[in-house]
Amino acid sequence: MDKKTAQRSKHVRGTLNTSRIMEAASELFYLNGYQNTSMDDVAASLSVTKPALYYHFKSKEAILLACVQDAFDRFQGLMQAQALSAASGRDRLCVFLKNYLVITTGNFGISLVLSEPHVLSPEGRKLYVRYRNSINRQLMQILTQGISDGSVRTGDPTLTSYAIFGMFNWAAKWSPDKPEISNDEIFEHFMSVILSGIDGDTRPEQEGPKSGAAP
Amino acid sequence: MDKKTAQRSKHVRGTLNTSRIMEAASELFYLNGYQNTSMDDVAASLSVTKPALYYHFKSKEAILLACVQDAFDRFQGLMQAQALSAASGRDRLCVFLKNYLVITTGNFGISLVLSEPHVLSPEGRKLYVRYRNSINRQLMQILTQGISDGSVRTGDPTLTSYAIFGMFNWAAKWSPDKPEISNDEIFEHFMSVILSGIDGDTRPEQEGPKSGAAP
DNA sequence: ATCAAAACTTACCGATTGGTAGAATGCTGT
DNA sequence: ACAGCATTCTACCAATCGGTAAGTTTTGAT
Repeated sequence: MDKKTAQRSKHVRGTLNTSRIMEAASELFYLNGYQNTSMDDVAASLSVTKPALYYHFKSKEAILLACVQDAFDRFQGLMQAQALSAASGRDRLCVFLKNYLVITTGNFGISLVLSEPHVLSPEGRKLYVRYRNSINRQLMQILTQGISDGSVRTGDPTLTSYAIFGMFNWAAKWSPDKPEISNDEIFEHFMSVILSGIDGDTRPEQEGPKSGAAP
Repeated sequence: MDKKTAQRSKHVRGTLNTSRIMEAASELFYLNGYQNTSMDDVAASLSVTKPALYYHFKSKEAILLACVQDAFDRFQGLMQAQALSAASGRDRLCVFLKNYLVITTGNFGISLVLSEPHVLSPEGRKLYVRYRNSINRQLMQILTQGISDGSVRTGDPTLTSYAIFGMFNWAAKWSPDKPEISNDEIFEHFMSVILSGIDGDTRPEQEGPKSGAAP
């Protein structure tokens, strides 16, 4: 019945399939960028040759879009796993951003965040923009709800969403280079900035010892 | 004879020179991305042929780096034009970010912000990273001063600088697609988020007339 | 064992593109 | 007019890369 046939060489712990190709490709995409990663690179990292990839994917772009879709689906899965429709906008924002950070700092997530629409075909771009717009709309809706229920205080939710996405999308870019900074640290700090700001003259009751902030 | 005299932004219509090449190239870079812009594209947009560009620049990368350097120099010029060493960290932060936004949403600035180190040669990457690090250090220093003088309240200035750069660098990316949003709007809104945050439950005593009664 | 489909390889194509050689044209001072 | 340099053009190369054709090996059902 089941034959794992692990008599292959190398660290190949399985047969070639779409998942393994996506993992290898996304790893290279996030290390070197999509355009700087050739199909030969992907193939070599899997110890196969290029046409083997084309047996499983019809194009290089198809691999990228599969990664995008996978990251998007995982994100939606995380969001649905935490049904918080009754919570305040601000609390939903926290959950949303936590999930967003988890996804976008993962390997597949970088494809979802950092793909340049320029490099995609018209159809691919359409799909990509659809995913991004869906996520954008969710954040907008959360912010709008927060404004309604009073848990969020901001002017234009559109500009606010841009500011928030900027912080987190950029984090997806540098976080691979800063493994010493954990996702939890990033999340806590960014949420603090987003929620409380950094102005030192307005002092909310968050008074603490002025201990040297260990620069 | 002239090795560093390239900062004249005169748009002499008619004669080809380094400035006009940089303008045309950066326009295409920010529209289509560096890698998706061929030297033939740049040449065509100037109604010349490719070798004409290579008479003025030794490589495609040299054009990009010239744009980066120009944007950096303009930024430094703006900063020095407003000597605020006596001001509080928070006020210097405002000036810094205003100037940063002006530069990075300009044509040349996009090269300074969005260039991917992958695409650069080792020497080019070194130069690019030096410019970026210089700017990063300035923001870090401003934040640190703000923490010292009490005008800024934040934990790790490094993470805070990442958050801030994320917002603004990302803005450089989408702002060309949203011409209806002015730089002033972006600046005011982002500064509001950075300084005050968006939490509706904590009421900083910034004389806010009660907005949205709490449930 | 047999055979067909699945999975993968070798070898190649065609288009793009950064960059160059060398000829042609323009410009400037004398 | 002419020398001589500056500038731009025509024509081309070499490398890269996405993708394919066609053949070969592996797998699995019968």
